[in-house]
Amino acid sequence: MYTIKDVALKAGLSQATVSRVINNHPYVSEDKKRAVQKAMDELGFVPNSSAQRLRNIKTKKIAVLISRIVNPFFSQLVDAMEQKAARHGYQLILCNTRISREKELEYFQLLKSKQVDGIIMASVENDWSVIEPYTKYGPIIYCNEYDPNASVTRVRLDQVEGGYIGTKHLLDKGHRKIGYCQGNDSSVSVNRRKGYLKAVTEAGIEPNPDWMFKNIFTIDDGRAIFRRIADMNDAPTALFTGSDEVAAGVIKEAQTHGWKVPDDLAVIGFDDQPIASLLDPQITTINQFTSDIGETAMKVMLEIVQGKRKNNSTDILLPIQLIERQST
Amino acid sequence: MYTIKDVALKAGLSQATVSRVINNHPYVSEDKKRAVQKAMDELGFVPNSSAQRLRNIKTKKIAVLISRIVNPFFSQLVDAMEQKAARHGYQLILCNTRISREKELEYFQLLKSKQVDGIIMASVENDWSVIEPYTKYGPIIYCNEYDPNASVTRVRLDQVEGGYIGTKHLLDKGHRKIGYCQGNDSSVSVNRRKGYLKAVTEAGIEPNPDWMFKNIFTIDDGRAIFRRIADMNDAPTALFTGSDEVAAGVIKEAQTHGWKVPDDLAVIGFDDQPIASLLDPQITTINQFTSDIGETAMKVMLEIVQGKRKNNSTDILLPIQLIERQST
DNA sequence: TCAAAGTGTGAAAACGATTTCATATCATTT
DNA sequence: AAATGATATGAAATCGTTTTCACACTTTGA
Repeated sequence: MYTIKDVALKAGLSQATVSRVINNHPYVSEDKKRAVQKAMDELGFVPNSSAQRLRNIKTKKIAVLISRIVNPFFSQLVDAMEQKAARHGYQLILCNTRISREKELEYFQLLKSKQVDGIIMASVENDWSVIEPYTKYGPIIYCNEYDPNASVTRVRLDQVEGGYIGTKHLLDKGHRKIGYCQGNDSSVSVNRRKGYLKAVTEAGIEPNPDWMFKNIFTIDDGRAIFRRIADMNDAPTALFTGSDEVAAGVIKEAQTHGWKVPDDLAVIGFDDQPIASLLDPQITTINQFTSDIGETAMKVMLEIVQGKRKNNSTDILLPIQLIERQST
Repeated sequence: MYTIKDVALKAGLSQATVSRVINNHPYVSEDKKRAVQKAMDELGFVPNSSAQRLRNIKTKKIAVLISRIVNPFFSQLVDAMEQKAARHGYQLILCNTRISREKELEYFQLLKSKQVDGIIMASVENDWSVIEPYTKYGPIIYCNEYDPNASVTRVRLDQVEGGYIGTKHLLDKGHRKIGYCQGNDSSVSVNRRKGYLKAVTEAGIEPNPDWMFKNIFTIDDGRAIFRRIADMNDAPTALFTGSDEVAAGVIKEAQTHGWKVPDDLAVIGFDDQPIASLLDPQITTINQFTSDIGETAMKVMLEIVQGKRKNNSTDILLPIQLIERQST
């Protein structure tokens, strides 16, 4: 393992000059520059990044907090972020919080101990009040999910609009009895429900609390929801699910019970994941342009760490789009 | 940002003593230990990890090279690795090579510049001969994929067995005309094909080169393969696909052409991904216990970086299992 | 012609931790 | 009572960079 000292010795110059060459500082003559370069190449020298960081403060690493990478939405998001980061010479540290407040908090130590330059929160477990103290150690931004009290940049979608256009679509199809599934009470869910309620209220419909389901996440949860619906005396004729997985579960279970989709029950998903176009019928869904969100969030973060942008309370909203297929 | 000096000052002790407390060294009296702890808590002190690393050499970070995180196999693998790493206080650096030799090589600089303690290669683009020189900077192991010339630990599955039992299953179902899809010529593919050939040869069948397809990766590739099969005068009656995505594509396209699966064409997948049990018919597949691979690979890597295990030429083989469903 | 500004270089001080070495105290053993 | 070993602490060296400061040499400008 060679150090800058070895290079300096070999080139017959000082460490300072070698360092200047490495960092492209002005005021180094061409011939010395070449000599240093030659010495570095011959030794196969690579600067020790811990030492660099100790001086620089910059780590060229960004931590990304997500709940679970196996969720296709998150893997696509992370994929886009990694690509963007790599293009700018940054590495991405993957932090699966597994929906644990404690784990999420642990990851903030990365910022405090200067192991990363910034944190992108693509899932949120703790309230802003507990996260806020960490902002003095480096920039933190939200991506997709967010805490409304936070005073930092939020790259996200207009989920109110998402809930609205999805529900509107079902109304336009003539449905008056529209059920609604959501996950936990995250910002995304809350806003999406606002959009749903706005659409039905506008249509002069009183939302039926029996048709509002909470904590629905997986394919199996979707299956269970169908069975609950099938058992109702007064069942909804359409269902807004908030995820393609849940939609898939509902549809599959409906079919095994002999229901026809969309005739007996119309179902709309969310995310436009691969599964949405594979199922029979293909699932009507709402496209989130996941890669755009990831790329934009990373872009914003890099601008912030490079001092080109302020991390103040700003919403960066990205578009969403309804994709009509056969399940509605 | 407080340093160890501030803590020492506040506690009225030396930096050395503070450092000893941080690192749980023996020979520190209980009262001083408490005093240091108190000072650290009051200041909210967290050691600067760059400085620690500069002395220690250890970074507590492992790089994981994969081709693309959006591939569900990889996201599950990475998920398991991250979980294992986090439990031992290690972070995981995600490196998407995007099937690029150059990108893969760039990531090895992480090892050279001491940014990670080791590298797990879960995809391989470069030959071992070009990777080998990096081994002097830190441990490199293979996971799932591998270069047969490599002299390091390989955590993987017996893919020969995988190809064999899958093909055997089709033979047992009475098929004599069995097609075979593979991706690129990776170690996994090569071994799996060996198993396929072993099974058919044992059954006294001459493999038909027209039914051997290469570079088949995606759902759409699967669709295309079906169309090629449908156009054949002498078409196979069964197909070993090597991935659930490809299997799904083949099956969907077969159905749109009015073929019955498995009656007109039996299809077997690989990986047991969620989609395998969602499609109609559900896909017969081979389970790779992906999480086990990831966990084991990380476990082995941590043992190596902690000096508890030698990184010599060893194969750690994990079990595989046929899951019979309705597509065969 | 001489000061000011621009260019090029190296010695040494930082960055923030860990570790070595030296030393001091205390408890045991002979 | 003296020698030994275990425990406890601090000063200073160290890790490998970057940066400041000081100095020297050139060029420019009035």
